[in-house]
Amino acid sequence: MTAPDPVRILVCDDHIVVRAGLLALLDSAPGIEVVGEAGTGEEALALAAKLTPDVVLMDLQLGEGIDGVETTRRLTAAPGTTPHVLVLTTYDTDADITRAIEAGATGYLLKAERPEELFAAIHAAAQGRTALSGPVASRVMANMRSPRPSLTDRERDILAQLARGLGNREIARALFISEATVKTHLRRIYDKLGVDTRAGAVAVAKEQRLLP
Amino acid sequence: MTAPDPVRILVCDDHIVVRAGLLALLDSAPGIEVVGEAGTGEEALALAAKLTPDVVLMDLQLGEGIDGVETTRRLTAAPGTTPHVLVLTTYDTDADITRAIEAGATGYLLKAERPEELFAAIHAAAQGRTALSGPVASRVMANMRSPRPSLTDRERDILAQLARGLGNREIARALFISEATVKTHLRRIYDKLGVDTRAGAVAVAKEQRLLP
DNA sequence: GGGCGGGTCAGCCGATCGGATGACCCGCCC
DNA sequence: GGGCGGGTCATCCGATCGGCTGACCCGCCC
Repeated sequence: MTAPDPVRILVCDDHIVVRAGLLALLDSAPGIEVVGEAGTGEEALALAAKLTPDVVLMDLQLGEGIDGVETTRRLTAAPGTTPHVLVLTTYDTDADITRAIEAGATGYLLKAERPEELFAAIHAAAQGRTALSGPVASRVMANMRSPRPSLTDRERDILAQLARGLGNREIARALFISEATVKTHLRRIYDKLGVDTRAGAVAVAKEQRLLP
Repeated sequence: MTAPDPVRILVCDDHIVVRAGLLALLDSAPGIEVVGEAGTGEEALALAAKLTPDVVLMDLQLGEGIDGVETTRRLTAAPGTTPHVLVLTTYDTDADITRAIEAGATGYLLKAERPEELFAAIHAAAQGRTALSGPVASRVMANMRSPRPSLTDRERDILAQLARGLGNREIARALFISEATVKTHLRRIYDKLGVDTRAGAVAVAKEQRLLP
């Protein structure tokens, strides 16, 4: 019998140890071939264009340069045949998951995942099928049941200044708006995040990775 | 010529991918033998007692159970022959480094480190010599030049309540102290963190991983 | 052409915060 | 036995915040 073509993988992670781990794990997996590895988003884009992998295993946190989300966006938005991006990262934060999916990721796995799950997810991703880690899937479902209101761009602007410890007047000046407007935005931010103080808002924002 | 005894390693990391990566990397390294792997701090303690490794490669972030710092503390505080703990983690935050060293870690490496550095650090650790990643060493030096005042236990208590968005009166009640005392602590926290608002304090605290 | 989400602005007011200053107690170490 | 760090408490006051209510504009979509 003829073996089917293996799934061709490009690995993108800034940690050498993790890349080595993936290479070691995937080498032993049937029907999977690692064709390249990248340590930055820029490298991944260049290699993907040259190697045309079926699937890109992508970490969201990439030390320097563009991050995993942006890399994913560019990979999936490129003209011609685009790879399926399977996000493999450490955190199962709502904001991260949402941003990755919006950027065009086909799946979202956690690094703590068992190897068999990883292999299955890769094969699923190769066919364009969605694959989510257990905890991630749960979180997505929970979000659909009680949708977390997402902050608007402007609200994130306010939040960013807030996290710098600025007062309302200072935030107003920094963003060229009136203090009244700042307070209005803050009110809505409090509502959305379920808090009622600035300190609480910053805590939740950092927790949910809503800030750079 | 007789080969020297290899350095016996115990790997502790909650991410299977990372453990696989370390195993793969270390397998190819001369004079290093991985004798066991653990996914939690509890496992690491049990295995270390049984296997008496020369060096424990320890991640600081360990999903469930006790964290890497506490595991390190118990490993190095145990009676009898204790392994040298070499921390291998993702972040080079001041607080993490300090806590790890205080807990008895022999070295502190980043996962992005090159394999040769890793090997060298392991051999150094086996002999009880300190090994630090470049960025970590720089940070330690910088801290010695301009020492970052560390928060006291009580100040961390206050900070934790602050991050919950509590007001001074609520913090006072939560900790069974007077509001005046809360304000005194806050004042010192602001001074130490270099901020002058509660929102700023929470932001810095989260940034520096001073809070759980 | 009306509804709606997002952004902007206003005034009012009580509650809270942040700044400054000074004080007491306790455990520890030289 | 004195100094010192850490924790506790107090008073005073101006500045700021948070809650409330209401409003206008614009772009978009049905």
